[in-house]
Amino acid sequence: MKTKDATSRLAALGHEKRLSVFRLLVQAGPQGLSAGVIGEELALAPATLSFHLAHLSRVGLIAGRQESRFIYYAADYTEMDDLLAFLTQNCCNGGSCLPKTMAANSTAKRRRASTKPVR
Amino acid sequence: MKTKDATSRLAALGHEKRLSVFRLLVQAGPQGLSAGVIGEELALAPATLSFHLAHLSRVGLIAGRQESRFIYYAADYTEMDDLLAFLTQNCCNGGSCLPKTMAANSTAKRRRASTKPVR
DNA sequence: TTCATGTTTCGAGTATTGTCGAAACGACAG
DNA sequence: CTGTCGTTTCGACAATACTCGAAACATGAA
Repeated sequence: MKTKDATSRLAALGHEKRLSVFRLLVQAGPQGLSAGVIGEELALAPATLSFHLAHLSRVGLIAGRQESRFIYYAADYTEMDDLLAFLTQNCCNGGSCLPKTMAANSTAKRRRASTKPVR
Repeated sequence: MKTKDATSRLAALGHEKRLSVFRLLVQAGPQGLSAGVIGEELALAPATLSFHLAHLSRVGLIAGRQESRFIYYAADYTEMDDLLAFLTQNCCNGGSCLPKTMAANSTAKRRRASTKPVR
């Protein structure tokens, strides 16, 4: 069953608009962005955006929370992490592939770690 | 143009059979596997397998090399690395997400590092 | 309650993708 | 050259996915 999850998540990200939405949310942080802002940022028709948000949400990559009249969507970092772990599992029989992925992670926590207090 | 590359790679992996093929190759290491072996392992009709191999190859995730009558396909670890780096770029504004990805990488080189001499 | 605003659902048209039998191709052995 | 084996290409059908206008729904303000 785990393979099916990974497949559907990758398929969800394998679409230009959805990938843009996801990356926007990944970079936006845990507080997320409202549907309207996303649509404006990426120039998507409301119905189309809603379709893609539902798709990403259904596969577990993002989650929405209602706040007054707005719905804020945020990336689910845990699921994203699981997906990357799945892809690199048993990678290369212990060889040293994936240098960039390692580098990116080891330097990830450097600057501005506390400017946005998560809510 | 980089986003388009990532999109097509993710879309390629967002299919159960292709994801299986790719993971098989990722785990097989740089020497790769012949088309026939892959097809046997995953129970795919020749034409179908060829279609998927061509797809993965076209987007740059795998590469094939002819060797006598066989064609060996191998994962392109560099491109895979680029893809993961793209996904985690600017992730979480410097927060500490993605613990598993880090863990998987830092422990990746532990066991059986020299049983398969890469060629 | 009435209205405005943000978002989703419905529906229908268009386009893309996946599957696989059969035929073709390329490399090697005899 | 002929046959065989591993793999790809062709062609056609079936299935799925994408887009977006219009209508519906939900929330909060007046």
